[in-house]
Amino acid sequence: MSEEKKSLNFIEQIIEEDLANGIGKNNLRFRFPPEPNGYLHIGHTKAIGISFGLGEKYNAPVNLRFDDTNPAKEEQEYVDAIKEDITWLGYKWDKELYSSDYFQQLYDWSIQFIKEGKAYVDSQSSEAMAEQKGTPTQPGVDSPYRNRSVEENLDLFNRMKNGEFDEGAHILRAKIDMKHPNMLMRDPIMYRILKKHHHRTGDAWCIYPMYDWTHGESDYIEQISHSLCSLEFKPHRELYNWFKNQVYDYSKNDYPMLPKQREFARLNLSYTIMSKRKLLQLVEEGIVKGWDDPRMPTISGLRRRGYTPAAIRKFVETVGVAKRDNVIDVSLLEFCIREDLNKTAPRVMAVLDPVKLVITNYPEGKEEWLEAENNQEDEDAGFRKVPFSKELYIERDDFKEEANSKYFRLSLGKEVRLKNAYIIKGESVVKDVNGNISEIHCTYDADSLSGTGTEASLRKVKGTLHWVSIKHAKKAEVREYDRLFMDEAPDSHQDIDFMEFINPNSLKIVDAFVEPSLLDAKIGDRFQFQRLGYFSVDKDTTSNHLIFNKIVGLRDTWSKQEAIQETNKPSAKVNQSQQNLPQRKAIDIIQQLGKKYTNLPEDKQLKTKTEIQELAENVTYEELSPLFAIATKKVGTRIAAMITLGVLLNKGLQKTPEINEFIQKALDDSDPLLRAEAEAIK
RNA sequence: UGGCUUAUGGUGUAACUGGCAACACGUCUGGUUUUGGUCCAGAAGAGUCUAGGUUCGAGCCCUAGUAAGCCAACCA
Repeated sequence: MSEEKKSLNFIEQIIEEDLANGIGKNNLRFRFPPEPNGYLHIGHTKAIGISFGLGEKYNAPVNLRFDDTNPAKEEQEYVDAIKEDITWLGYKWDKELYSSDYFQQLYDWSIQFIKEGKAYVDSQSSEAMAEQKGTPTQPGVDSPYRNRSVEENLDLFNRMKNGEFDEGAHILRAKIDMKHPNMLMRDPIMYRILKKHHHRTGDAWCIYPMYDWTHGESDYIEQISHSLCSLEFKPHRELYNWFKNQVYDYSKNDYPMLPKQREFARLNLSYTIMSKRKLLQLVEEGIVKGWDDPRMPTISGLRRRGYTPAAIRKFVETVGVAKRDNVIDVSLLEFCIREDLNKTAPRVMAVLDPVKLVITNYPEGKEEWLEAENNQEDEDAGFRKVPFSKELYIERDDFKEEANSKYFRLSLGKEVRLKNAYIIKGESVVKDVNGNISEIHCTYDADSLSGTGTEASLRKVKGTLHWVSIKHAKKAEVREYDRLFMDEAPDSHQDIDFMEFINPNSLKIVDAFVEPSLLDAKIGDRFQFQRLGYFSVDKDTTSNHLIFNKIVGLRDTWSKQEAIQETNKPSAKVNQSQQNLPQRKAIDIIQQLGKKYTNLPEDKQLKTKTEIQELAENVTYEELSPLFAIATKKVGTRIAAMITLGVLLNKGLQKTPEINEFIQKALDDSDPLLRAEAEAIK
């Protein structure tokens, strides 16, 4: 019954239009065409999500087609990895296909091209051809071989195919137009000689077709209705259509439908890179430990890190599809994985940075197995037992000898609850020779055990801490990851290499203590370490060495608060606090006040004006002058700027030509308020 | 000096044939809470790149600018 109509993205709109024009729902067919020369990454999931998503939406088949026309770079290993990744994401392809399946058909069409004078063999060096090709702003010139006879072309091409020539000796080019404004149309190469072993066709061919000649025709042969790719292929569309129209002439009876290429903006993620080449560099230079290193944006990396397919699919869906360049904030990816895991991950306790806690009034040698809820977000998750004893580990961060009332954790003389256990009170500390805390001593309220329902157990205390019993705790290695790059867009700088931004501290390994129930954890299992974050069991785990990857931390408003308080300390300079803090510059507030100015009732306008005048005392001319260029229709902002300017002039600012121009323009404006303000200071 | 594409809060995406600029993330309040998590309630933040034009009315249509991206591999 929910009539909620979701707005369509531009590709869906095109499809709806085509459907309305009678294309026929059964003729819809999509494809995902990876080149098997590297691992899939989060950027590919967008392309995968679009084409496979469309397949699901319209109940149409989606082919998985490996674009394997370059035997020099492509390998079976990548084919296997790509299939695994797509399957893991939960998508099902209709047919598994390879461009190399069409080599014979492509070859046959090429012969027809040659016979009809639409293609010719060129025998120049690549340098010579590059020169003749011209530049985006200069037209190219014809190759001296452009007008070879059909017979000669046929003979040469046949001998190319038979392996009679070395690589680079000849190529086959389409004959289009060397002066075409689109450089791709300047007699593009269709075939080059490559005496390489192909992962599927072996040594059957020593000429291999180029992308443009192969891709569109593969779409055509498979009768793909909509061929979706990223924006940088937009210029290729013209050539795609040209090739398509030629072969359509030959084969319209076998293949009646003409595919349609459309382009969308690729996904960029802040603080990461997406280029396969650069990702490979990280692997080869040992910056990361492999394609599936949990810091890598590859699908295999995310999988090993502990991301779920559901989270990644949600992410891609949320990101949307459009044509403008974009940079998605990683916080959105993190949100998606937290949202998923919050509902599904069992809660456990683990201490990553331990400090010893002794409960002085708890009986020596006593141990209790306390009831703990596995996941309060999931009623079916059940309960488990966790061991409790006199000596525990808690997080070093969870104790301060003295603390203000904002600190909800343990400090001397204050009470907190130990999760699933008792309320304790900080009593004293033991320090080593360096003054570091080695033990915290506390007392517990024996009647306050969680879940007993006693009055003491129901007492409200400000904080709750996680803990593990020293005697029962198991050691585990925890790998905490930080972003790989320190720059928001590491590969977008012309003059700085992306490697310069590598974060040297992207991996932190800690020895942690975890509750004993985790001994049963299997590789790939995901948990929430309470109050810390989500973690998954890494595949390096062995029977006697448990290893966890930190997937993502819990949302942490406290650490943000703390950071703000830190910079807010009286010692911090007022001036510098203006930069990093919520406190905004006077000019910004003035601008904001200005926006609403014209809508305000008169008395409020007066009040706002005084406010602006006060703020203006702290504004410099350099801050104000950009506002002179503000759009004419932003009258309010101009008024605010005018009022501010008045204050500055009063303080002795000399009029400049820019100022005069700004005032004059206001005097000529249709808005009376603006005119009045300009009049006042002119 | 060319061609193509794009321009909406900090980020991303909407706004059906012109009609109160919406949603998500992020940020900030407050409430609930045995996770400073979750959940709940709320707030701030955009005059839709600029200048003109058409119109009762423009983010959307028209004109001219500006800015950004892509295009010169025997890569895909």
